[in-house]
Amino acid sequence: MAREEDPRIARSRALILDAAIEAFHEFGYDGVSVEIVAERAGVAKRTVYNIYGDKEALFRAALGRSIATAEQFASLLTEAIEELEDVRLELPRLAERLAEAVVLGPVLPLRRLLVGELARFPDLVAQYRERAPDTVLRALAGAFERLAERGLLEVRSPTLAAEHFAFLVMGADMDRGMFGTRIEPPARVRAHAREGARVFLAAYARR
Amino acid sequence: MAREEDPRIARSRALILDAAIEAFHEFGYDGVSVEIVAERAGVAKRTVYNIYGDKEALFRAALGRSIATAEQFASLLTEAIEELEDVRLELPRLAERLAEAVVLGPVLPLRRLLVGELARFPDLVAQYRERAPDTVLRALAGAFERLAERGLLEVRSPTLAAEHFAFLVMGADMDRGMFGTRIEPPARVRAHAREGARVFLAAYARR
DNA sequence: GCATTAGTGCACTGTTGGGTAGAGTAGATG
DNA sequence: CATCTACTCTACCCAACAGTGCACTAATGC
Repeated sequence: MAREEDPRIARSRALILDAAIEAFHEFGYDGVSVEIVAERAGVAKRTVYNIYGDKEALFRAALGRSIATAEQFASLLTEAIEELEDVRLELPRLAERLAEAVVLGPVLPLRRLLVGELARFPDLVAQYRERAPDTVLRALAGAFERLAERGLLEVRSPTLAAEHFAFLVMGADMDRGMFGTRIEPPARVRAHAREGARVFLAAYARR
Repeated sequence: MAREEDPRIARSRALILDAAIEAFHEFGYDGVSVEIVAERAGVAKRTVYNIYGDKEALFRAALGRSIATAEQFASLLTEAIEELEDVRLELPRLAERLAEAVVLGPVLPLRRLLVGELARFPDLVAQYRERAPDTVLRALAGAFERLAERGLLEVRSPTLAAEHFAFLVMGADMDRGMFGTRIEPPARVRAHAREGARVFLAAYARR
């Protein structure tokens, strides 16, 4: 029972998954044939079916990995959020990191794909939201509540404050990124993030 | 040359277009067959081809109409924006109208569809952005600049202020709406909009 | 080295869907 | 009323693609 997996399977599985992620992100579920994935993976079509069963399972495996990647980004952010102390000093940098992770990282293509397949795979969309953006928003809300109790911020609703922060910081760039493949210049994204943090503080910091 | 169009054509064209809009919004480009559209329109498949030529043209016609609808919403908003005078009094109501139009109106389904077909129809996406959200953002930026000159607001970059306003007011609800078909309760959307406007004023209004 | 197991190539099935053909019908126009 | 012209129905072609079967080869691991 404790047998190692045949390295041939592991190798094929990995090759196929990488090819599938890339292809699905680029062309969507319907835009990709299993044969194309096999070709890109350098593997026979039959092998794809042997390992993943059918196209839907392959898609779910690919998205599972993409979502896990997004989740990792999210958990790095939540760590940083939970360590927030001096809000005036640290918030701009945190904003930059948030915007970088979402707008410049691999998150945007995933979000585009999920929106496109919402009708077919609503459960995957729900899973993504729970595992990535919602954890970040919860962490932000927790941090803001804590900082409000310390008298550093003036917060009516921590949840709402978290949303305001996130969308001030990267709302516009995220939206542009959803509706265009043209990448926003990183320096601009960071500048927008800092400006967003500044505005957030202007509204929420105790005078 | 100045001949009236045969009413049979006009009728069929309208029936088909309505059915196409509904179907494409629900299932996306690949999810809809021309035969289904014909069926829903109560028309023969052949008639669809006679009038619209091919599936892509049908899709473009349907989206053209959806985009025009969004554009109308946008131009109602720009009118209201250009009449802005007393910002403290009028901004919350404007925020409500903006959020209603985008989150509760027919805009969200269009946005979902556009994101899903971005790879296939980038020109339509660009057209939508130009005709709907960008005009609103430009109007907001213009209004904020004007109000800043009158000393009512403190604005570094009118463009950025416009984005901050828009995303404070409806960023979170718009995002939720993109990733789920479950409709947000209208009262909540309006409340979020007012809160967003309040935060915007807290950051941008001259003390 | 030898049995096992995975991978390959290729031909094949079945289905879906875009698009067409053509003959017949019904409604518009004059 | 007569003539167009659009609409309908059924049947069809063709391409793409999900998924399978099978005989053959090659890597694995004992």
